[in-house]
Amino acid sequence: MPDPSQTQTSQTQTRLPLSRDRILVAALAYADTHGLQALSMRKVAGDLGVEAMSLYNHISNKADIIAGITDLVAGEITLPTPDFDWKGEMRARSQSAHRVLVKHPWAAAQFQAGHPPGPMMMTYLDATLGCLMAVGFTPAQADHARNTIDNHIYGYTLQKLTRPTRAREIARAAKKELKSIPAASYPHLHRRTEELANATSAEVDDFDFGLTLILDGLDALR
Amino acid sequence: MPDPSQTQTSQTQTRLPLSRDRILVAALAYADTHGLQALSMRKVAGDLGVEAMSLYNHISNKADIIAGITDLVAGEITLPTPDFDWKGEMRARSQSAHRVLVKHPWAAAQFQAGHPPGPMMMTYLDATLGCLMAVGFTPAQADHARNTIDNHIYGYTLQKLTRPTRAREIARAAKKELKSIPAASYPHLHRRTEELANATSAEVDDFDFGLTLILDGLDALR
DNA sequence: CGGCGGTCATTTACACTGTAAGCGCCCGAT
DNA sequence: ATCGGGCGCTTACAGTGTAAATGACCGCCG
Repeated sequence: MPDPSQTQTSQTQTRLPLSRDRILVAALAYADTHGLQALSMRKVAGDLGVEAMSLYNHISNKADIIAGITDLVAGEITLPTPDFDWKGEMRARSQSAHRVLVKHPWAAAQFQAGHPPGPMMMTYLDATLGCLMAVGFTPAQADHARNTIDNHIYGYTLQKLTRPTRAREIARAAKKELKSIPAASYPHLHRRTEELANATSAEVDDFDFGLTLILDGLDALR
Repeated sequence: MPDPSQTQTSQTQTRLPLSRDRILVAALAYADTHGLQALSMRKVAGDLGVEAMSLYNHISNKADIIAGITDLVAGEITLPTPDFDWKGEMRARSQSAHRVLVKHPWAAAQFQAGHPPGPMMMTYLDATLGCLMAVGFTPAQADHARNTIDNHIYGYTLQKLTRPTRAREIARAAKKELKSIPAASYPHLHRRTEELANATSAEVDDFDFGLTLILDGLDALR
């Protein structure tokens, strides 16, 4: 170890103090690059140049960290605003949420895990309800509508996260899977996979497919 | 330890040999009662009266166990059959899936995790595709339709698993939550929660709400 | 200026996780 | 009779979350 006095001064100068926010930012970055299951107290602490137990002076436990970074992610979604074109608002909001959840691949599962929502998530919920209620939906209808839309967003995002996205790769993956899908046992699944293996261009976007379905259905109920 | 010879004979008589199936059954039971996050090799082994490492003679690792029990759950869902009343088939299949996933509360998240499907899951997928294609949907349409429906099932089930189900309890929970939802910051969310706190009877079932939406939308596309 | 209390990083420790490596028993085949 | 392999066990290790106690620093108050 070098001269202690120098180390001290350089520390007090360079190393800014730990804080809940700094911990959450580091944890968020770690989860994004290594996955949530790889996130551990010691790893986050390491990235901050600190020992694991030091984190407990600012956060209460690991669940607290996960709740914190999940709410940070919720804060990245652009909020819908009351507007006559509520479908457009919902579509924009859905695509924003989808983009954000792809950027933080571990987050969609957390959104669905059912833990109590943080403040960011609550403003996101509130804005969505407000947008729907402004165009005539009852609170209950708005609630159900939001649930249905969100389920679609989360489900679609989760499934897209594990499959290749470019047409080229989809075809290659499908060819590989085809060997483990005997046509005798799974005729329809086999046929569909064959189709995917030979597809050259990306098909109609599934996301808008289901979303339009839901929005149009909601429109009729209003 | 008692007389070894007696112990041996009683063991060879009473204790049936370990097997992949016995392990999966024990693991499934454990996950159902204690949750998937509490499932560990030692716990499962303990329930079988055996040491943890013995399991590895029949399964390759913990992920293998989880994949196995997940596929067991998939096998419990009643399959749809090709029928003119495809909406009825889809509705029945959805409700069966929902019931099964409530019985195994950890499973819905696994279904959505995107791991390669086991044989039971694949016959489930194949039957669904078959039912849809039999009434005129193209393979791609059937695929998208199934995805949209399943997202709804999983999402709805996951959310129902964390909230109280009886109207009485919903109201009580809503009253408690109300304190952490200041009307100033979250007016619409607050209003909706208020409504829930005063609701006496269960509302229209959200599940059928969204499902009908989707099925009707699909019908128009066919 | 002296010391005192509070803040906060650290050290040590414990119970628990998945699983690699190797031991030894028993059983069935040669 | 012996050998080989299947299979349960023991031991071991690296890693997990976190409780408890230690100690360095800082600003405040006398």
